[in-house]
Amino acid sequence: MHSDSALARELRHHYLFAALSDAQRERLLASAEKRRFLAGEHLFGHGDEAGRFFLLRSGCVKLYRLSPEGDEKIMRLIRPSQTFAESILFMDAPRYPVHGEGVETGELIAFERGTFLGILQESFPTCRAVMDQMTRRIQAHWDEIETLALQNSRYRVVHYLLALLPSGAAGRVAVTLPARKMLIAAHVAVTPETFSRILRALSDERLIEVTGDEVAILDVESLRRHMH
Amino acid sequence: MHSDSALARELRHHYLFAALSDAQRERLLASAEKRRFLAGEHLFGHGDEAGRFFLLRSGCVKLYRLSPEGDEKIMRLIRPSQTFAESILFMDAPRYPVHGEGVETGELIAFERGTFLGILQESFPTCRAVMDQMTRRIQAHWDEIETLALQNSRYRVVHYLLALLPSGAAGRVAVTLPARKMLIAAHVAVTPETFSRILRALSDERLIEVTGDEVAILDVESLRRHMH
DNA sequence: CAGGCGCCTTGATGGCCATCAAGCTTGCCG
DNA sequence: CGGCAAGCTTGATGGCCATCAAGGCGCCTG
Repeated sequence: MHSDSALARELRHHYLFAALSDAQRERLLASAEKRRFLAGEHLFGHGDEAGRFFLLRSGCVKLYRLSPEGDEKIMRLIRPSQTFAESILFMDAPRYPVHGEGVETGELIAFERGTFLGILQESFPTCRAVMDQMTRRIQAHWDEIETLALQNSRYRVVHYLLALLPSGAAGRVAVTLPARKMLIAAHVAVTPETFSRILRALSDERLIEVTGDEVAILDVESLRRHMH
Repeated sequence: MHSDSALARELRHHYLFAALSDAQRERLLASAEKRRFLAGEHLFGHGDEAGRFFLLRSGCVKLYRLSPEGDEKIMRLIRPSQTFAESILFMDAPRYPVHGEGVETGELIAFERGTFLGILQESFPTCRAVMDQMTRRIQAHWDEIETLALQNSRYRVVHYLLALLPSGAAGRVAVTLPARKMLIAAHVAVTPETFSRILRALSDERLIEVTGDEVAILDVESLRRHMH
């Protein structure tokens, strides 16, 4: 990929790449590819051999798995400036652990695994950043496992809404759902029907107000209390 | 802790410590503590400040979380020679993300976070081992999230049984449940009653035979097919 | 050996939520 | 404007599984 100073600047502010020297960043970008993709476009498949990991610059991507019966569970919804599939970095025989598919047309950068590994070897702060990132991911997974295992679907939906808020939000807050309701439903592991019914029930109880993909939380505290 | 050559030998074969020099291993052990604990003993609490991570040498430990209503979800059951709570290594303000409690009386080694971090900084192969380990953990989580989200309880139990087998097992195989059935039930997120009923149903279908904590899988292939 | 306490099992009941099946809204395009 | 398609909503039904309740079994202790 030829150089792109806007991108170089963006990388300098991304936790994974912040600690790189200019030369290292240059080397990484030289081996990277810029790719445009469409909504609905297949990016990679679960089990495919993996030589690259990604940074999303625009649009939206879903990472998901399929059950033997064909049901889809969305593991992550990726938004611009998030990286994904970094976990292939350290596998012996790297293969993508999920399917990746475009949800909204956009652009991503595909970094080469080997090049980044070489840079890691030279740079402990970057190692540290990667490990920090993986730790956060692990924490998030534990939260999700806990939520899936312990809680009913209403709790999961409320939990999801509250997670959209900036930390420290209180009183009345409005949020925009980051994707179509179907996708969010799949992410919190309920059917679209149930998702719709839960939003309606919360509205009837005057905890939220829904207008299209805008959700106004009338009072964060009482919503938090009414979880189950 | 004063030196213990059996332990030093054990560390040399543990993926997290295999790449350390003798001097590094010595330094780590000098700052480590050996601790005995009892079944039912509280080891650390969710949210406690965390300065150490652990290697289990004998006995059994459960890592779990509690819902607001007090329901317990077991995140991991730790067996001898497994490490746990390594994820506190890279947190800014390290706190244990789960409760830890003894299940069977045993002994563990408590390593100092700071000492190990210092060693990591000197040793890329060890960084690599840690990252590899974290990657595996992340994969395991994704599998678990998928299982919890997509599958019914019968599937989860069968999945758990199959995961106990050495890879490549076929035909008739016997396994010993690694803990009391109650604990395993909590781990796969079903009630003890349901767990019991599922084992009975599988027995009635002549897929397994259960005797106490011994489970004989009559035919691995057909069990795999009969998952749902 | 009797009693008690966990753990496991089995049965009966009910609630949550997936599924199936219509309608409804919105946006797109001829 | 009309028509279609996709997403969302609402209703009816049924199945899975948690819950409550009771009984059995092994193990420990007095």
